[in-house]
This record gives sequence, C-alpha cells and structure tokens, in this order.
Amino acid sequence: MYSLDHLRMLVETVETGSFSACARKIGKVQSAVSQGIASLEIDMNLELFDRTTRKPTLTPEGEYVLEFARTILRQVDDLQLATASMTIGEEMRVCLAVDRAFELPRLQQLYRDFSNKYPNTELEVLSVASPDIYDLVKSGRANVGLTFAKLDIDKDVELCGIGNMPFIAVCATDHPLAQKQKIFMHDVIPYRQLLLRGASGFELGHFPKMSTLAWYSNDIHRLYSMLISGCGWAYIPAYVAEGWISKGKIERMDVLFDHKPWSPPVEIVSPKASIGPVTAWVIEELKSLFDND
Amino acid sequence: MYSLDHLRMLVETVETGSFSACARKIGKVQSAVSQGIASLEIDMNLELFDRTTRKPTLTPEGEYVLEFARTILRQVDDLQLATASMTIGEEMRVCLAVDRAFELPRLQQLYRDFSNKYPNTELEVLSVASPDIYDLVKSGRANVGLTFAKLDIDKDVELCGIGNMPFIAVCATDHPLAQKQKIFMHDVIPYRQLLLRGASGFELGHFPKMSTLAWYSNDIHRLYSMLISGCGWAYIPAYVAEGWISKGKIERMDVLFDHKPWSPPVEIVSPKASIGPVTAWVIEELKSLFDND
DNA sequence: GCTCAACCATCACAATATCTGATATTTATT
DNA sequence: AATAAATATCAGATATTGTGATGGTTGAGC
Repeated sequence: MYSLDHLRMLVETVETGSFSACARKIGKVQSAVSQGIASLEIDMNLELFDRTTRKPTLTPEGEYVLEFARTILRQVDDLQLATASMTIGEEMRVCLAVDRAFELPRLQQLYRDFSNKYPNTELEVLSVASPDIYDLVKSGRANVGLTFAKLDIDKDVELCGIGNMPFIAVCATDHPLAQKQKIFMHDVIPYRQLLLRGASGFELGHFPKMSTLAWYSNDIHRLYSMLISGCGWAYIPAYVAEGWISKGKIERMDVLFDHKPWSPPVEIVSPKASIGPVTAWVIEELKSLFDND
Repeated sequence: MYSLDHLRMLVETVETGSFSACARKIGKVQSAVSQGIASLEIDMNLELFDRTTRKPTLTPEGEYVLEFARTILRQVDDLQLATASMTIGEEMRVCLAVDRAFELPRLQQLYRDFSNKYPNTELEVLSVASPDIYDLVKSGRANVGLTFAKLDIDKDVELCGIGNMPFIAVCATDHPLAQKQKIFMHDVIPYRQLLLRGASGFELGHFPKMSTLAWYSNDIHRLYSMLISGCGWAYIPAYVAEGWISKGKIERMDVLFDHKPWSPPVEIVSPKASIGPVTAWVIEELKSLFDND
C-alpha cells in the first residue's frame, strides 16, 4: 500500500519537472524517487508518467490521480499545522465571533449540534461589533466570524455572503411616532434615533443614521431599555422586534421610506488558509443560517 | 513521519473502541496498533488517547486530530475507488449531463477553463432532457448533472439548487399573437403551444402546458424551426430568446398572466458519494453559473 | 554527426520501519 | 479472589524504503 511519501513524490515530481529535481527537493536520492513512483504505479496498477520523453510527463491517469494527491496532501499539511500549534500550548478550540445583533434561535441550535458532534472541543463565542470581527479573524483570535457585510472587500480574509437580515423600525407604544400612520422620512428626523455601534467607535455603513440626533449603544438589550423609556426610535433586526413587540411595549413603525424591509447583507468571515475540520463544519452550518426563515 | 496506516489505526480504534478490536479489524496484532498509536503520538507530540480508563478514550487533542484523519482517509478511499475503476478500463473522464435548454455562454467558458485546468482529462457533455439526468447520475453514466429541479426529492443523489432560469413566451413575428398587445390567458389557449419534452416521454412539472393543443420536441433548435414557420407559440429560456429575437423572426409576447418572468429553479445533481477532484471542481464552477446574469 | 550534461532504470546491499509473539501489568466484572 | 479482556513493552523476524554504483537514453549545442 502506498504512503503519503509516495503521493508527495508524485506531486513534487510534477511540480519540479523531473524525478531528480524532486529527489533534491525532498532530500532523497534520485533512485529512491524512481522506485517510489514505480511502486506507486504498481500499487495503483496504472502508468502515471510517460517516460519516453526527456522529462517524465503525466499520463491522463496521472493527471487525474495528481488532483487527489494534491487534496490529500493539503489536508495533511493542515493537520501538521494544527498539531504543531496544539503542542505549543494553543488549546484547540473553535472561536466564533458574531455581531451582537445576532441572537438567532438557529445559532442556539448550532451550539447544541456542536456539543453533540464535538463533545470535547471547546467553543468560544465572542459577541462583538461587526467591524471588529475582521481583525479578530485576521489575527487568529477567532476562527470564524459572522458579520454584517463591509462595503469594501478585504483581501486578507475569506468572505462568503449567506443572506440578508431584515431590519424594521420600531418605537415605544407611547412614543409620538407610534400614533402616526404613514410615516415619512421628514417625520422621523426630529426624533432621537437609537443606533447600534461597536465599542471601537465607528458604525457600519449599512446602518443608516436618519435622525439628526442619535444615541448609541453597543448592546441591543440596552437599546430595548432606551426604547421602552421613550428615548427614541430604532432600526432593529426583525426577529428581535417580534419578541419585543409581543411583550406589548414596542410597536412597529409604519414607515413609508422603505417598503421592503431594509436588509443588510450578512457574511461569514474565515481565514485565507488552514481551516480545521471543526471550523469547516461550523462554517457549513452557518451557511444555512438564513435558509428557511 | 506518520503514515496513512497510523491514521487508519486512530480512526479504527475510535470506531471499535479499543486497540485490540482495531487490530482484529485491520488484520494486525494488538501490539502493532499499540506501537502504531504510540509512534503517532510521538510524531505529533500529543497525547491522543487517555489510557487511565479501561478502554482508551480520546483526549480533546485526539478528538480534534480525529476529524482531520477522517477527512484524509475519506479522500484516500475515494482515490482508491478512482484508481480501481481506472484500471478496469473505465477511462477517467468527467461526464456532465445538462438539460438541452442550457446553452449558456457561461457553460462555454467552463469548457475553456476545464481544458486549461485539466488538459488531459476527457470531458463529455451529454445534452439530454432534465428527467433523464437523475438516472444518468444515479447509474454512474454521468458524474454531474445540471437540470431543472424536480418537484419531489430524490434520496439517491445529492441536489444543490443554484438559481433560476427565466423563461419568456415568444412566437413568430407573423403569428396572430404577435400582433396582439396585453395577451390574456384565454387568448393563448386556442393556439398551439410548442413544448420541450424529454425523449423519455414525460415533461417537467415546471413547464406549464396552457394551450389545449401542444406540439413537442426534444430539441430547442427544432422548436425554433417550428416557431418561425408559425406553428405556434412557446416558452423558452430568455437568453435563447434574446438571440432569436435579434434575428428578427421571433417576437416576445406581451403576456399579462405572468408579470415577472416565469423562472423554474435549476439544480446540480451529483452522486451521494466518492466525488473526484475534477468533478468537484466542475460542481463548484456550476454553482456560480447564475451568479451575475 | 559528435559531445556532453542531465536524466532515468536497475541492482545489491544497508538502514529503517513495522509486525509478531511472548510476557507482564492493569482494569472492570463476577 | 478469580477471571476475562485490555494495554505496554521488548527482542527478534520481516518488510519496506533508501543508498550508491552502473549503464543506457535523451536532447541541446557545436
């Protein structure tokens, strides 16, 4: 049965162009590679290289096998990285950074599934502001992020849009705006708008500030307190609003300026390289987050 | 450096619950497994199993490594299958089955990219009717399929929806319906409708037959001939219609009964297991087929 | 058409790695 | 306490892989 070294020889030979060059690169002697490839061909019962030309060229079969070998070795390299970082003490755990606004029931489902599927892997969930998430992933502090999409693309991280999160405008039932029907843009401007904003200070481009006066919080629950005490109105995720409205102190505003709910895009942020299988699983799960809502 | 056998021991030990059972299963002696796991732990510089209990249990590190090992071995098994089928003569090629209605420019781009990326792998493109595609993939005759979505789900194949293909109603410029503006449902009923249908005989649920009289063809080009000779009207993919309309003999009908174009969902069909890397690449490419149209 | 450098295949032998079977020890169960 | 089933360890057997030497082939440059 062939080994990883054999596959490495195949890949390296293609990469360097010759058995000798491959041998030099992997620190062995030419005949070792020659025999290695030969035994690989015997094991697979296939001719991988055409040796009639000066430099060995891949046969169609070889071409096909090469792709498998590449994928396998990439995984092995990732495992290598993972074990290396584990021995130097970095505990293996998965850290998921999500925007504070996401407290979806589906996320709780994900926690449950995670604990069943990977009972021994630690899960850390950081609840932070969207703009901070990119840095957390970039620095390696977090393995995956779930954020409102930035407008500019970031070349250091992998991004994957997964849908939109509808926001609606709400205010307290005793707020002047709650009485009004068919609210125009100019109607809300005089009233204080309550906005979500990251601790880092700046807000997201997707969150439109419409009123001239604004109050901020980095915590959506604090926003609730501010709302019911009549401090102003706010745009909040529709699924949060539902819960609040059912409590009877908050009402949906009948705004005319967006007839379909305003829905900023949501994306998954992951590092460019070396994603472990557990993180990969989390990413796959996150992808279906908005599938049937 | 550890080998595939070592990883296999790890996985099999977890699966069976003990080193001995693992040894029995993989046809070796207990001490071989014991030593194998030990050397794996030395190579990785990690403790994978906790031996204080009766049966060895995975440490958190082991749990983590296990996932990698599983993925790697799955790939190796796939490679095994691929090489086996290649030696018994099944030429390694990728066979893509697409519905006859798809002749998208983006598909031609895919052919070009394929020939660059995998110059030695054969590509076969079968142009067939959507309902036949499921069987082609199921039987292994085709590796991937691109079809209009069936309404019932099929448990034997993997399905992945990728978007919708807009259809519009057209007829010849000299057809009575071309003269009319604001065509109602009852206007089209008396005229012959030209429909796409698979050779297997049955049509897709997504293709609404509205007229009482219908003519069928399994070939969209034949439909064109029928259309320009004034035989009737038809629903055809919008991108096909564009080309035909620009030739001047076909016109878009001003139908009122669907104000947004009728767009059946399109999905990728792939086998449940053992997808080779080239096929995987094709699937990834197909997924973005409708992304920016 | 000759030379030369770089390449590949093959072989016998050396070096490693892996497997075996025996043995001692541990652990949960009766 | 006795038992059954597991694990660790060790020395020797076996198999795999690597080495270095040798000879043959290829293609570029003259």
